Amino acid sequence: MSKAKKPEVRKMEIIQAALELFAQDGYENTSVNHIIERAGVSKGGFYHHYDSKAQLLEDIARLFLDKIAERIQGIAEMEDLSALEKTNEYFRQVNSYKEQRAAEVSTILAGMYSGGKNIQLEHAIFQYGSKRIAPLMTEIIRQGIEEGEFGTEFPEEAAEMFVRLFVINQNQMSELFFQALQQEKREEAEKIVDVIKRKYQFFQQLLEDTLGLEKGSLVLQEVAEETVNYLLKALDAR
Amino acid sequence: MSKAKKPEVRKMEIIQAALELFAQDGYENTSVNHIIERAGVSKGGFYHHYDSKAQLLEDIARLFLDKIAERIQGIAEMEDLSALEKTNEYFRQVNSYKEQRAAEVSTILAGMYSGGKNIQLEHAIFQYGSKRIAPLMTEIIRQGIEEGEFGTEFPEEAAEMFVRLFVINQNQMSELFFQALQQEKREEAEKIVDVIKRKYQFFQQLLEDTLGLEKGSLVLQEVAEETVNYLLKALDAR
DNA sequence: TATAACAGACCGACGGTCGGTCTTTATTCC
DNA sequence: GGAATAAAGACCGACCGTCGGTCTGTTATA
Repeated sequence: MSKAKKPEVRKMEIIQAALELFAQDGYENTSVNHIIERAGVSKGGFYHHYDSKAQLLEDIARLFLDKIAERIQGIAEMEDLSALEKTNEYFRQVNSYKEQRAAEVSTILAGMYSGGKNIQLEHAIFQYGSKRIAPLMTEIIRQGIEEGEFGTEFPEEAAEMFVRLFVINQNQMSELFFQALQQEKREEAEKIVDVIKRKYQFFQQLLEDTLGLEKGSLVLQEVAEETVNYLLKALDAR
Repeated sequence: MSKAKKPEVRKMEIIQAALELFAQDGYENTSVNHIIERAGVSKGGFYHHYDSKAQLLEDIARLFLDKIAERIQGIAEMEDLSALEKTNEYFRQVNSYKEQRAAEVSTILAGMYSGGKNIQLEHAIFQYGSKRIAPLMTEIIRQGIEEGEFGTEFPEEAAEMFVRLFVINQNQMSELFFQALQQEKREEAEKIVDVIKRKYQFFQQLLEDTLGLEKGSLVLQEVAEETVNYLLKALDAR
């Protein structure tokens, strides 16, 4: 019998186990019994910390997004940056974070979105993201409008759409990334790399339109290149 | 014991029952037992026609979208219309269809999306919509580019995004529509009406940007007005 | 010693299966 | 052509394993 642990520790063990299983089988196909087996905790233990399986999902979404929100908060408070510089700084930070942690989370993230098997998680993330991130983005957009670089009559709507598009993009890219790694023929994998590049271009334009920015203002292209380089390296290393 | 029926008839009975229950309780909270009870068919009967509950969902999505696809197909084949005219014609048709059928389906549709309780249905609709509708839209966009009115380097991506945005818009509007009807105070309801108008404006701009159209090219504003008028009438009639 | 952290037997409901029955349609024989 | 028969398909409902969640009891910690 395992001894009692601090709630945060146990919760993290449960979350870790759940994440791995969600990535493998999806939220729906992962039972609470599987989760507790992997986490090494009993039914009673699980339901002592969580009221329901759905609440665990919320907790996971919050965990992800609170980190991101902190970063954005930090960027938003840099008073010597323009709104556009803040936005681009955010893109760079998210990417460097992903690259740092790639080894530990890439497979999880990749599995997370592959095959559209995790709509619930996706939805939870967007839901909480709208609440947590959209308001921060709204402020940045407002600043950008004052500075004259952003141009939209609908800051709130644009911010929400920004979050939405970001999540969609993230999911699509993760899925393509994973697909590329699955390909046996190098040729096929590189076709997918081209699709990734193309999608990034499209998303950059769409985000610029959404925020009313000049074409080429955002640095998503940089991000795309780094992602592609990382993917190509991974393909070589196979 | 009820006599044997043609598969299409039974399937429609099952779909009808399922739709009503999905609208009321959401997909997840609706059990197969409830569906078969309402449809007046046995467990074995249900699983004779459908391999799983999920397959029923796919069937429902297909039913919805095939109708829409036929309409778009019809519009796409009108050779004397420009791509922009085709797009706007589509908006008008969808709206007139919704108004015609409003009495029978409005409450169902409204309940369907309210509270985000039907992500599965939403996902199924987008999934099948991408396959069925996006290709048709891609062709219209290509035509528009040739004619010089549309301006995007990414016709396929734009088409897919168009479908995506359309579904999102539809869901948001249905939810707001429902919310407005729920309000007790007229004042509160009219606030929501303003939100609806605002969202429509935003979506029009975003769709125009996505397709690379001139501002004000799309007639979503017309659609918005009709929707709002219909809603106001419904509020008066309470 | 009170309380938080667990354990695990247990519950009703769930999605899905299975052996079998009844209805409809196709085929055969006269 | 019409009755007899066989094959096909629609349908039934008891049943199964598993699910998310509850409950009562035990152990550790402050």
